[in-house]
Amino acid sequence: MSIQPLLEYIRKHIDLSSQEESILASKVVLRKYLKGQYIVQQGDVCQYECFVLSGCTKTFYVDEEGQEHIVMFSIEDWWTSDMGSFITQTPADFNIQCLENTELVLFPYNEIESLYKEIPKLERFFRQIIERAFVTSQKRLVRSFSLSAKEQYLHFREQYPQIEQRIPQYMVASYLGITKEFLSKIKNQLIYKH
Amino acid sequence: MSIQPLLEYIRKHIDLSSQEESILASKVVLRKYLKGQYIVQQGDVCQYECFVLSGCTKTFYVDEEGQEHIVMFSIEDWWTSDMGSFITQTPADFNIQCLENTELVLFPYNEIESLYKEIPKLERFFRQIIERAFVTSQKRLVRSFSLSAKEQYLHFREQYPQIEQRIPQYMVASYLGITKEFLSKIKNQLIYKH
DNA sequence: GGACAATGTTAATATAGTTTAACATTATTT
DNA sequence: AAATAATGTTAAACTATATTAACATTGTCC
Repeated sequence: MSIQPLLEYIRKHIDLSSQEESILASKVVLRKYLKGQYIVQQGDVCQYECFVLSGCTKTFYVDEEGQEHIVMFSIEDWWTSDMGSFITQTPADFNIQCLENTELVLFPYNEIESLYKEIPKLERFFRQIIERAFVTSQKRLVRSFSLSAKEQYLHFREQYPQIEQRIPQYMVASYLGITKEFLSKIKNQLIYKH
Repeated sequence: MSIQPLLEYIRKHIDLSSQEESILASKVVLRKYLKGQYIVQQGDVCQYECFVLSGCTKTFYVDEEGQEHIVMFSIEDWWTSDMGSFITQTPADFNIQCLENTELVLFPYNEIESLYKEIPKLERFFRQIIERAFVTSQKRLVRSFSLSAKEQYLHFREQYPQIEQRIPQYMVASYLGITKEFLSKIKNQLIYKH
């Protein structure tokens, strides 16, 4: 277990000297979570930005009626956190839970400012990461407005085939914002109506 | 017409020397648009990140059925652009059109890299702006999943009273992802069923 | 291998929101 | 002030999706 995959990921955006890589390594935390463990809990302050080395997580919230809504999944080479909570250090809206045993690189809130100071290039790196996350979020919003549930499911299946195979169907339904019964109906339609 | 409001806005995030402010001023473009004019058109490459000095814009896309969907409004002290198009320099998904005569500060794509180079602090500034935009977008997604149309309308009205007064009701409906007829019904319910 | 929990399916009924279409009101232009 | 365009309302019929509830299948653990 090493931060190597993170360094390779970073290299796609910026060049770090080996000294800078050491600084980075000294400020981040490598941590293993078991299936079922929570990385963040709704109501707590989110202490980390997390890079997923291996495993799979779901980010979800529980509404007033106790319904669970999945906001995103994260697998290898993705990021996860409750960014709203992290940047303002206020209680999180979301839970992040491991769906498999999961290895993370944690960027602690207390270290990240000094990281930016010592390696200003990281501002650029994170800017680029977040730009993309924002665009992804906007595109999802657009889909939720203009596509039917069936079309959204087909898009999900096409875009994230690796994820669909790793998680139960009712979580896909929750991610799509529909009930598991309706997703079941949709899949049935897809099978029998050519 | 000056970039003063932009400089004040930036000061909330980072400190710029007056020399840096001059560099910035030399790279951005001040531009006036008339009501109805397009800042970006779906299919074109988005050339600017725009800061709104005055006026009001809508960002929308037209789906395959020719339906218009409004993604966001921007007023004084807000940003607008098709970020997906801007950062990848590929055709825009969105149109941005002025709903009033509008004054903008444009950050051209060709200048922004050299701006980052000459004023690295701006990486930090934009990182922070985009972090907030991302969080806003995520929260909207959450609302669209867990709130009814009526609740979403009430939230909009509460959060953006300045905007509601400036735009026709059918655009509010489009922003909320419902028909104008249904919004009319909702408003009627709110009046008579206190 | 049996038992219990987790996940998935089916079908009847209910509901939030859409569609259509006709009409009402308000702004804008001449 | 009249004419036209833009915006807003109402109501009936319709549709996509939710809810409920019963049952089926699969996975996990003793």
